[in-house]
Amino acid sequence: MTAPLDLDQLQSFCAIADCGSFTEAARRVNKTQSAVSMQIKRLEERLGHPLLSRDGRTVALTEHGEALYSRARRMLRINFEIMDHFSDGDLKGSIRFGVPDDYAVRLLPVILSSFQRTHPKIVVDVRCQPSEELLEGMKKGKYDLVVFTQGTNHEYGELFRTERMFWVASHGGQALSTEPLPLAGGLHCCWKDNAVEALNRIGRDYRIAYTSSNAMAIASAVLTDLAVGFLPESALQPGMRVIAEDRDLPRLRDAEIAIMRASHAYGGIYDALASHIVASMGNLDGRDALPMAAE
Amino acid sequence: MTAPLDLDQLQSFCAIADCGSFTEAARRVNKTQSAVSMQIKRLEERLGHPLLSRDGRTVALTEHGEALYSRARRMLRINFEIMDHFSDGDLKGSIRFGVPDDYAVRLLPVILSSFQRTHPKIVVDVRCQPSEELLEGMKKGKYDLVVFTQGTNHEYGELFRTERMFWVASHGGQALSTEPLPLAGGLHCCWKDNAVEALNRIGRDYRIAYTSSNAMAIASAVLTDLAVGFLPESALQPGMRVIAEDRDLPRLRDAEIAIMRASHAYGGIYDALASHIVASMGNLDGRDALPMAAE
DNA sequence: TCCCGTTCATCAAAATTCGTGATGGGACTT
DNA sequence: AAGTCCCATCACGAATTTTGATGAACGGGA
Repeated sequence: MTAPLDLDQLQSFCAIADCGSFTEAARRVNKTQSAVSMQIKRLEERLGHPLLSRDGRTVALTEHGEALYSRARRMLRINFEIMDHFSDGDLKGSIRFGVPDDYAVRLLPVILSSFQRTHPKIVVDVRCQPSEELLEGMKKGKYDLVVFTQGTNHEYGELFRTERMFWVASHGGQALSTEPLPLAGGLHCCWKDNAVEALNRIGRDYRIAYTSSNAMAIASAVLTDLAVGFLPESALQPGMRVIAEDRDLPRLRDAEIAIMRASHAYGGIYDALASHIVASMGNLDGRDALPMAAE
Repeated sequence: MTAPLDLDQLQSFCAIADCGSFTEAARRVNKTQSAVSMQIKRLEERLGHPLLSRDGRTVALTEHGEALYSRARRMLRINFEIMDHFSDGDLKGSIRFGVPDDYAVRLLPVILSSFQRTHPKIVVDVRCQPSEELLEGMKKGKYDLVVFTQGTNHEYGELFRTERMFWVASHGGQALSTEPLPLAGGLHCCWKDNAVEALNRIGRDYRIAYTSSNAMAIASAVLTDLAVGFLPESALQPGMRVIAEDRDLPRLRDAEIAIMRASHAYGGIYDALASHIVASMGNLDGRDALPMAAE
C-alpha cells in the first residue's frame, strides 16, 4: 500500500492557501517557517507537481494546488469532526466569539446546546455585529474567533459554507412593483454590494429605502412591505416571499461564510469551537468538486 | 493548531477493521505486526478511547471505533482521489481484474476510458464471472483485484458502494401475477439468497424458472416475460418495469459492492486501479453518518 | 536609486518519531 | 497438554522532521 499523504503537511498547505503566506501559516500551525517550507517541498515532491507559485512576495495556488486544496480541506474537516467527537470535556477557557446577528439566530442554538454539552468548561462570549465591524474588531484584538460573510474585499479566512441569496418581499406586498425599487439592507452589509451590483448589471433602478445594522429591523421592513430585501437562505423567515429570479430581479451571488481567527487563536479550545462550527454548519465537505478528471 | 491525526495510522486501523486481524492488516499495509499494533495503540491514546476490542482471537470495532471508521474511510477515499489525480502515467504492469458481468457493463467504460487515459502503461486484464466464482478464483490466485457483491457469507473486502435492489418485470407482462412466482437469477448469484429469503419471509410461493450465470440471459428472461428478476439499480435496462415494493413482493436488501485484493495486490498499480474504481463508483464517501453527535 | 525590512529556500545538526525483530502471554485447536 | 496463532511489549537502531542560522530575491520608502 502506497503510504497515504501526511495530513500535517496538508494542514500547512491549506493554512498557506488561506492566508497567502508561509510565515503567517507557520504561526498558525505552531511551526517555524522553515519547517512549513520543507513540508511543502516534500508535499510537492511527493505529488510531483508544484502546488504553490511563489511569485515575488505573493503566494498563489497553482492549478494543481487548487485541485488539492478542496480535497485537503475536506479531509481536514473530517479530521475536525473526529477530534470534535472524541474530545472530552476537559478543555477550559473562554473565547470571544463574534457573529453577524442574522447568523446568530442560527448559530447560537447550535453552539450553546451541543458545544456546551461537550465542552462545559469553555465559556463562549458571543457578540453580534455586522461582518465588517467584526473584522475591524478582530484587527483590534477584540475577538478570538469570528464568523463572517466574505465581502468584495476578500479577507482571508477559512470558507466553510455557501448559501443561496434570495430576493424577498412580503406576501402580497406592493414593494416589488414600485419604481424605483425600494431596498432594505444593512448599511455596511456586504450583501448590499452584491445586490446593488446585480441591479446595476441589468440596469434596474432602485433606491435604498431602509437601512439598519440590525437584522430584525431589516426583516421587519420587508415584512411590512416597506422594501424588498436580500437574504441568505438561512435567514429567511415565515411570512416572507421569495422572488423567483427570472423576474426583473437578477440572480444574486452566493453568500460565502467564512471563519477567521486571531493569530493566537489556534489550537486547544479555539480548534474545538471552530471545528464544531464547521462540522455543524459547513456545507462544503461534500461534492464541491467531484469530477476530478474534468479539471 | 492541534496536530491532525495520522492518516497512516487510520489506514492501518481501517485495514484491521476490514480484515479483522492485526497480522493480516500489517501485511496489507506493508508493515510488521508490531508496527501496526503500536500505531493502533498510539491512535487510541490520542483519541482517549479504545477503538478495537481484542476479545480472544477476534478483533471487533468498539462503538467509538465504528464512529471513527466511517470517517477514516472517507478521508482515505479522498486521499485516494488525490493520489489518483496526481499519479502520472508512469506506473506500468498488468492487473488481473475480475468483475461480475452485470457490473462489467457499468465498470468497463469507466475503467477503459479514464483509467487507461491516466495510466496508459497499465494493462488491465478483465474477466467476468459471478461473484462467488470470482472469490474462488481469488483464493486460487487467479486474480489480483476483484469487485464483487457481498453475499451472506460475509467475505472481507472494502465496501465502497451500496445499491438499491429492485424487483423487475417486463412491461405489460404476466409473470408477476403468475403463481408460484417464476424467478430468474444467477445460479450462484448471491442476490438470489436475498430474494428467496425475502419471499420466504412473507410466505410467498415461488419457483426458480430460469437460471444462468450470464446477466444478459437473465435480462432477456425478464424482458420476454419468462420470469420476474431482481436487479441492482445500475443493472436496470430500458424495457424493464420496476415493481413497487408495496405489492406482494417484499423489499430487498441493498446490494453491497466491495473490492477485494490478493494479498500481494497492495501498493503501486493496484492502488491506482482500486482507488480509481472507488473514486468513480463509490457512493459511500458522503453523508453516510453525518450526525456524529447522534451516535 | 539605494537601503531596509520582509519573505521564502536551504543547510547541517539535533531531536523526535517510528519501525523492526525478538520475546512473552493468552486463547483456541487437536 | 502440546501446538499454533495472535496481539502486546520492549529496546535498539534507523529514518524522518524540526530547528536556528544563513542567504537570496523582492518591494516599499526616502
